[in-house]
Amino acid sequence: MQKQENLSKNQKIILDLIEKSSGPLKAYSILFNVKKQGIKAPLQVYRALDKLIEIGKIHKIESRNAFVACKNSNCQVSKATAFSICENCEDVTEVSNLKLSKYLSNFADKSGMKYNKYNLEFFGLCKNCKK
Amino acid sequence: MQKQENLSKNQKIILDLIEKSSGPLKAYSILFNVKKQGIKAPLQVYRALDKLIEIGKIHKIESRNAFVACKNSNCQVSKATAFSICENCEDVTEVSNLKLSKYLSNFADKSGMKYNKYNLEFFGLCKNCKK
DNA sequence: TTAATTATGTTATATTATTACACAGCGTTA
DNA sequence: TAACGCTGTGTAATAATATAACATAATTAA
Repeated sequence: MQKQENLSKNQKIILDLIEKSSGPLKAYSILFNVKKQGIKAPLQVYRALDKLIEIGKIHKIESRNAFVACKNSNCQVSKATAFSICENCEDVTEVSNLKLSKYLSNFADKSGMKYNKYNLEFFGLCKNCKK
Repeated sequence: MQKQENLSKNQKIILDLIEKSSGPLKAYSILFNVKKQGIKAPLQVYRALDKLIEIGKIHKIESRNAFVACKNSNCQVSKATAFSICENCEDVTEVSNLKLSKYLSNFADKSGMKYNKYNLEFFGLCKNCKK
């Protein structure tokens, strides 16, 4: 576990929950699970999520509207993210492949666009569900 | 086998609207724009969108909950999609780069997962907004 | 021609996310 | 020391996105 001294109370509660989860969590499921800790409203959850995303502690799985803890211990911000998502069991794994991230970070096409961020989601069947 | 070349009435109306749009459209904005053509309920829109996505005529921009027409004339299904998104003007361009798509389609990591689909979203500033 | 499939229409509701407003704590600075 | 900016909190209300459930019609396949 990384240090979290700089996080606020709500941010800590929510990060802790996400880090302990075995899979992606949805915002309202997070809300349900932290009610006993005094967090009562969606906005309290979304504010903490926004901050945690901003500092790279968690990522949003866009295609699922769900949130996972960052597994790259050195990930400070979410500027280059890649995930593999099992379409059967909905398990999500963060892909950390140096070649891939270098390839994508350096990618440029003819559009003249300057990229500063990307998000990649692979879909398929995980080892277990393939059987 | 199935011809399926023929789209239904609602599907045609909605595809037509999306194809004529200069940028991504959101579901409820689509709904608003097709009310005069007799489509009255969200579900009618979402059903048409689902079908159009399935056959590769449109794509969903996951990070924006918005829909764009497919610009790859040969794109039959949405199994390998890449977009560049301007964070200022929200313009979206479909990236069609053979090297990139080959690289990603053949990508495999140690997870043992078999990928059959991916979606990549690049973020940055487009040529105009960069100035 | 019947059965299966696909699409439609409609109402209601579920799920995801934000706006708006009030206030509290904390470090800076002037 | 208070005035300020900044970040975070609490709360209510509501907006935006998406699906469930049910009934019916149109199209396709055997």
